[in-house]
Amino acid sequence: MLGFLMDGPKTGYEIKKHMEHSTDFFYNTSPGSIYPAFQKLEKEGMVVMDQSVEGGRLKNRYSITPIGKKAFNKWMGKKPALSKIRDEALLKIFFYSHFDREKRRDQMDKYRVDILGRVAELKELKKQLKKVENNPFKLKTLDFGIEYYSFLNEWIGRFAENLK
Amino acid sequence: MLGFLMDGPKTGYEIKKHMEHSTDFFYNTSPGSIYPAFQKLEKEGMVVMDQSVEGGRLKNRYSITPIGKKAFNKWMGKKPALSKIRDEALLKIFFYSHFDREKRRDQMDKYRVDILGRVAELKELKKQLKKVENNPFKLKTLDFGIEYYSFLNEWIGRFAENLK
DNA sequence: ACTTGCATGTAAGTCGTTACATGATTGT
DNA sequence: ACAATCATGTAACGACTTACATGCAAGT
Repeated sequence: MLGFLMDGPKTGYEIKKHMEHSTDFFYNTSPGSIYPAFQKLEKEGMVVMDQSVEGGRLKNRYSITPIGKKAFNKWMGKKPALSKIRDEALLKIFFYSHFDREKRRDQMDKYRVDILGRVAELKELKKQLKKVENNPFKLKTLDFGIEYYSFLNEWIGRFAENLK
Repeated sequence: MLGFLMDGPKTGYEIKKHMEHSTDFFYNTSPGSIYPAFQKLEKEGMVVMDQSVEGGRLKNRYSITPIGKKAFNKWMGKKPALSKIRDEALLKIFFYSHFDREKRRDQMDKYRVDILGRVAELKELKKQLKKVENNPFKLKTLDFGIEYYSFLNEWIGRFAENLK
């Protein structure tokens, strides 16, 4: 959230929209997390709220403070932690010896349909984001998503092939 | 946990060890989760406990019941959900325009050291697992881990290269 | 009239970790 | 003697989701 505020003040709703249009496939957060988080950040002096009415709608728009910027920079400077994969499909494959032989192939094929749907979604998202965003890093992460899900599709494809 | 019990009765400690030697890089669970989970599964009739003393040590060993097997099979039959990537490095890259230009390259290089360490770890794990495990699926998931982290290393490598 | 989107928030519950707490056995 | 490993568990906490609750504005 602090990162998003680095690009300028935003309401919780706006942050949610930004996530949906850029970080959705690797990070997204429900409204039930965003609003309480802003309240907590405000208490800690990381953000300040500006309340206004625009077009008859109440907007609680938050800006990052110097304290918030310091916290953001500290977080940015830390080496990223290696993440686990935590893919449900992998866990199922792990137990495939206890799953009906005839169902394995079908399950993988159906899973691949979803993966390819995600790839198409991300390609469309990139096309849309390109129009409004010229920050190369925000597009780079989308590229990663496209390449990762393509890799996953190919791996599962080869795996399903060997299942025959 | 039900999946692990499909290969035979196990104590919580044994499940933990099995996870460390095979699913660690995509699924692992702390003792603080395993023991309460067994108690819950027992209440639900999914598992039964056999208490014994072996070599002066108390062992609460759990077996899967027909009810548990049914639940496991039902879970196995469901199409796996597409998972999010949730990699901290990706989130940092997303905000790289707000991070010191000179620090970016260094951060990525350090991250890659960890990734390559993980690849080496998984290759060693596979070598060890091959000796005791002839279930092809349990080795296949390890292969995925090796290939995924190699892909990640290459992607980050290309990205870091362009950072110059 | 009705639906979708904008906009904010609370409450309950799930999932999982870390820290704490205990104690025996095995290897050096 | 000491450390590592075996072995089981509880308590506190953190992160996050889903469901609930409200209400206005804009488009069809």
